[in-house]
Amino acid sequence: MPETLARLAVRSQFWLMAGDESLAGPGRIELLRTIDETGSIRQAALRMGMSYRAAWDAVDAMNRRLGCDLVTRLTGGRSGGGARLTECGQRLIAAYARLEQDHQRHLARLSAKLQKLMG
Amino acid sequence: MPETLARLAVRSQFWLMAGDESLAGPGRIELLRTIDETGSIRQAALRMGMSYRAAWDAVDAMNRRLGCDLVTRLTGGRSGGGARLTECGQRLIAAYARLEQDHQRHLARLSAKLQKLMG
DNA sequence: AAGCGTTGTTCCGCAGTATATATAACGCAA
DNA sequence: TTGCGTTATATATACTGCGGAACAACGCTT
Repeated sequence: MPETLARLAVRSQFWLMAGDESLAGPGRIELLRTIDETGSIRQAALRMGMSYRAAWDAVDAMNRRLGCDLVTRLTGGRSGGGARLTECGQRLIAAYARLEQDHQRHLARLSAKLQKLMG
Repeated sequence: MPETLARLAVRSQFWLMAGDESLAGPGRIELLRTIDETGSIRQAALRMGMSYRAAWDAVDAMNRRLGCDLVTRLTGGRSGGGARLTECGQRLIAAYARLEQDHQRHLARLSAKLQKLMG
């Protein structure tokens, strides 16, 4: 007999913008982290369940849109090559993590306010 | 000869959740406002450049997911029928506007922090 | 009784996107 | 020199969401 409203909350995510172009959101940040762990675009794509091309496109777009490379790629060599996060890339994912904490706190406040407003 | 980074900023939007289902985001809120102004789902869809079906689906989903109706629909009659926002719907768009202000302020802080972190 | 414009509902086609496949280039190691 | 696993790139294929068309129902007005 519920004449009660469904429980209300607020969901939100954020994206880093380079100028007016989207640089990275949650997915791309996770991709950067996974590339850092695996040392390979292909392995990162595999682990995240995405196609290699999608991962490569994402990395390429990020490198182009930001002024400096986030990921350096090496072709050939003993292990076939690989990819590594630059110092700039490390800073970006660190900065994102800091912002994410702020964002979570903000979200909790928004949800509380919403419930207060809607009774 | 810019070795400078592209100007960084943060973009974000939020959605109202009913339980674990998405209730409304910016687009659906604007749809509710337009329905309120035009008194018709069809006219609102037309003005917003979306298909009637998309608008109808959105209204139906919102009504089902929240405990109470946001929009009441009338079939037939002199003008063919129409749609009106309930008091519950009015409260929701009002609440969303309040949250949006908070969110904008939050976003400005996030952007400032990002620029500080990335130099 | 007929007309009108809306709500309500189904179905098909299309376009844009993502995925899969294929292939070349690379450079170190054995 | 051959093999390997990766980066890099082009092409073809599959998928999925969305729009548009089509049609019934409704109820007030004339």
